[in-house]
Amino acid sequence: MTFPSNSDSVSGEQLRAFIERIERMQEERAAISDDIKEIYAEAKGNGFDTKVMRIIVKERGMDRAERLETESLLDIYRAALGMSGPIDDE
Amino acid sequence: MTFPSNSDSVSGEQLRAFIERIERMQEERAAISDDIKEIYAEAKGNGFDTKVMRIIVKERGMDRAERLETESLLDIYRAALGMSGPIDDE
Amino acid sequence: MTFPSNSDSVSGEQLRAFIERIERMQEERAAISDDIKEIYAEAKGNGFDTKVMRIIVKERGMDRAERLETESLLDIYRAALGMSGPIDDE
Amino acid sequence: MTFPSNSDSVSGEQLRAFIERIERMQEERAAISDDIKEIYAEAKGNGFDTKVMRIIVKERGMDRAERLETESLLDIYRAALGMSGPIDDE
DNA sequence: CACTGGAAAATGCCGC
DNA sequence: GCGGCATTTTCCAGTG
Repeated sequence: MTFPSNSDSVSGEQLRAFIERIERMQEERAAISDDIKEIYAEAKGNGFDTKVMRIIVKERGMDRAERLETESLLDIYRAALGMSGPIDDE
Repeated sequence: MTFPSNSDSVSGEQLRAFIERIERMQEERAAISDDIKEIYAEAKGNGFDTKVMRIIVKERGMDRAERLETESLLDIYRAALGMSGPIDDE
Repeated sequence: MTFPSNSDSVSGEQLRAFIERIERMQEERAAISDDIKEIYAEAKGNGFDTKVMRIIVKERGMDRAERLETESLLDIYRAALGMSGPIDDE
Repeated sequence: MTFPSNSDSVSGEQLRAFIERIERMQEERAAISDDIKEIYAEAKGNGFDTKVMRIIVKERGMDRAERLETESLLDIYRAALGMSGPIDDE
């Protein structure tokens, strides 16, 4: 067994090809993640608050439906807990 | 450039630029994730068991990571013992 | 060496005691984390949206100063990006 | 307020109960974290190097985790190969 | 006291 | 559709 021309080795080659393609893509993806971190770092270096920036990015990434859904549920939950208004200045 | 004359928008352009760069990279990253999914799907279509494939990918990744991990643990120990540098003629 | 009554073994005992106390506390802490997860699961089982619940918990956990600070920065950033109003129905 | 008979508040009480349980547990957890800090401080006061102590704690934790980790990795393999149960007389 | 790194939490994904 | 797993993100403690 393990002869070059039998069916096992053929699938083996194919499998290896798939695995390596995946690994390559994963590396690329990780590199991009690093880039994103760098951009945030750069923004921070320019005086921006990255925490707030992340919220903004998330907001923009949500589509309208999602956003409304979450907002209205939040309102309902807040109301149920009596957290409705800004008037809780003890 | 970036006419600062309006105090509100002092860093608005810059902020926008950062945000858009981030969004662009996130899109790229998402695209790659999709590619990875496609590869798995393709492999599945060729009769491979994706579950096993994922294990293999993970294992190879850990093997590679483990080497570095060991190194860095050594570094921690050295640091804790004040042996940071190769020359310990303090 | 390693005689019971020399200074080394005394510190050794003391060190062991410290370490074990720490480990005990860490376990307790982990157990509580698990409990929290369970509560969320239970809430989910009762039809609540845990994602929204987590936002609520976070909001309540923030003190007023923090909350106002974050909110006002968000407004500033949104304004800088022209995300001010709900009137972006393209 | 928060009268049971108001349909809006149907689950308000329940929600409040969940939230408060969570907040309570979070406080307990934070208290334990403080305790851990205190123990380190105490050890430091007794002449121990907390940096080294942390390494030891981490190491012991990893050793323990590693046993379980290996077990669970085995489980994954078994599952992937359809060997889930101890009796494979299918 | 800001930064970095590592732990913990949250989100999304896959398989059942 | 749900539960569990993997990844990603967030947070926090330690460090310089």
